[in-house]
Amino acid sequence: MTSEIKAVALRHLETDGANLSLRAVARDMGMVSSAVYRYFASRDELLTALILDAYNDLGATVEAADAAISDRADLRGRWLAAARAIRGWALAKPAQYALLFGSPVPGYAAPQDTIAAAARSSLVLIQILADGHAAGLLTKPPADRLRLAGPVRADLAVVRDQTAPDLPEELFLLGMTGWLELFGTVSFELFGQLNNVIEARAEFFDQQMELMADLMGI
Amino acid sequence: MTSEIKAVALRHLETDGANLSLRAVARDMGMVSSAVYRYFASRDELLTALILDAYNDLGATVEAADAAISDRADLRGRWLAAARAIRGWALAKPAQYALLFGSPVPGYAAPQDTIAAAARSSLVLIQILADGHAAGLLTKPPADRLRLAGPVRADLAVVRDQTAPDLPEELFLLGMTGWLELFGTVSFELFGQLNNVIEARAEFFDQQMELMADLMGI
DNA sequence: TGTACATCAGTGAACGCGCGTTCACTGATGTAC
DNA sequence: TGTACATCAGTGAACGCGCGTTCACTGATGTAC
Repeated sequence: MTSEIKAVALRHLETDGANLSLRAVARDMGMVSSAVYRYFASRDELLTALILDAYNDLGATVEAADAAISDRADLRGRWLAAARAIRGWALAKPAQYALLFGSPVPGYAAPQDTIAAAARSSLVLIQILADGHAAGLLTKPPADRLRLAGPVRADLAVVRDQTAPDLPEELFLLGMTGWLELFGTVSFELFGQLNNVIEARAEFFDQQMELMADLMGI
Repeated sequence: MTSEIKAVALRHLETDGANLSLRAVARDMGMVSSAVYRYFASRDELLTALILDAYNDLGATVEAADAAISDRADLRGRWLAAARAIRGWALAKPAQYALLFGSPVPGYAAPQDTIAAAARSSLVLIQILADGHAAGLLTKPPADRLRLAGPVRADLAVVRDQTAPDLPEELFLLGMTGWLELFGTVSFELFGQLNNVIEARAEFFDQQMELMADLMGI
């Protein structure tokens, strides 16, 4: 069964880092290595499947965390829930996180299929901002504070048109700031950059996310 | 010569990603693989040397960028110069960047020696904030806006005592925010997360760094 | 109810390759007397 | 000035290992008539 192979492969990523070995996976399943080729045409195809699964797993986790906040007008609560869900997912599944957000796997090129899945989790934040904007809940409207460079505005407008047509570009910029800071923090924690610096990891993360909520005006 | 080996190893990291092969390095130098052992006791020792060099190279680059701003009271200019230097270094030496800030190399544990070198570049930002604080140049003093959680304050106080004793913890928190956002942005760009989203990379980066300058009050 | 055949999951051997590390060695260069 | 010796960079073969992928195959299960 292909899903069992993926499960074993994930366990291997967990322990061996990004070096996924088809033979090791087969060995762990009590199979001969060539048997795996009945389910995946190559190692790269297995990797792609794992990446897709990981993106969707992360996306579903973030969506569930957001959905669990019953007061939909509690933008900050929804943002904090989503952010904590991302960090929790990353800590629980560090290999998957590294697969998605760490250094690219040597010799592997992600196919187009992964793009939609990759965007899934970020749509949660966009929806939070869109809800807040539509309901007039955003404090300090950002348009006044920001002078957006033309090319940046154009890039953000493209994303905007595909996702939340009513949201001003300025809010997309602030949303990206929060998003980038979130992943910067999680990556630093997971990849060891916070070692010997920050011990109170969860509290530090919350503090950063509160600050980002302030910045986004939610 | 050990420095030539390191140079060749870097070229290999550049093309093959994190999988550094001692044999391939030797081959490229027209040596037999065992000859490398005269200079490095093991592959891990070579990796450690590369990591140390990379941290110091990055640190020197950032220090030089900051030092090039003659008006030392131009905090924002110094921050932007340092930030751009980091992004420029990352784009010029993506393999080294991935080595330092990407997924950990499987089976490799960084020794203590790397800690001091790792901190070097961040000291530039701390110095910018310390200069601004000492000269009373910081706008909107952050202490009023932030409620720091106890454990986080304690962690930051430790760093503070080792680096800039007069700087309040709140400024360290904001500095970390900027730092994390910076590396989050660079990592997203380098690791492909901005593909199909942001095309105007340099402008986008500048925009984010300006926003972080606002946040830090410089 | 029983036979013939197709499907299909998995086997086992092999190909050609690369890896880190060890070990005894060669042969050039430098130093001491 | 010439010999004897030590140093040292680099060699080449070998160890034991793992890898992705291919290919002809076995043998159980299901389907058709």
